[in-house]
Amino acid sequence: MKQSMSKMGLAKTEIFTDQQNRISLYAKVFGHPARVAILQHLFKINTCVCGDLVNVIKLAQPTISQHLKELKLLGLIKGNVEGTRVCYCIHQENWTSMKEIMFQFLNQDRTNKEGCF
Amino acid sequence: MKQSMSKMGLAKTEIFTDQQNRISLYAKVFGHPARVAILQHLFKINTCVCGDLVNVIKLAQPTISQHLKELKLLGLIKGNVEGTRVCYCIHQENWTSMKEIMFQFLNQDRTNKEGCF
DNA sequence: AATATTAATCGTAATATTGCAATGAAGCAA
DNA sequence: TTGCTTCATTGCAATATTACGATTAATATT
Repeated sequence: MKQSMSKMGLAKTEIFTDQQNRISLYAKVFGHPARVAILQHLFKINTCVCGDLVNVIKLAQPTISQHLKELKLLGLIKGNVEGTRVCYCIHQENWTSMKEIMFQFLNQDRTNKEGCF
Repeated sequence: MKQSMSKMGLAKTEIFTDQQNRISLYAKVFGHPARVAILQHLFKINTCVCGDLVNVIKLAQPTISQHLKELKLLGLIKGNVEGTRVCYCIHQENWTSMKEIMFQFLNQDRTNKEGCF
């Protein structure tokens, strides 16, 4: 039987739990070194930076802007317009709730420590 | 000036630190709900499972096999051939070292709690 | 040997991601 | 106003990812 031929190349999120999908969504946004670097820089330079990220990270301005958009979409950062500049910073509350979800996943442990070999 | 026109669509890993690239590689593998589900099942059913994953997760056998391959490539799981079956389980040591790297990233905190707004 | 079972691999289709040049929008400065 | 700065958006090119049917390889079973 043929596949539905409409959603190829797309993750079948409907067959997974909300928790599994949430974990993978957070993980996915961390799945690019530029976004990791952006977040690390925002943690380091607490006071919100923006155009600076383009200087710190050697990627073109539209590329940085796009990564920032994805981080904002997931709620991990906030952006504040200040004149012609936009000042970004970590969204502390959302970062904390994200951590809880990820920790629960990463801290899983096997009840029986016997491996398969 | 034009881009090099050879590596379009590829992450520019060379401009990031090893740590940033490592974090993103681990995150990327968690960036699909099927792999999250596989890992959760391996933690739950300690004794290695394999073809069972195809029944538990509603994806075709080649798809599961492909996801297992990626998890194995990163060293997060081990596969043991037992006759016609292959028995998978969590690679405890590597899982632990992965956790350390991810925890360091997720546990970052701002020195100054003042947000940008 | 012949068949069945299990899982990996190959090939392919469709969508997603990455990156940037060009452009647009909004505020500031002269 | 005219320009300048800063950032977002658009459009596009190239690669990556996801999923599965078909096939292959290896071992069991009969």
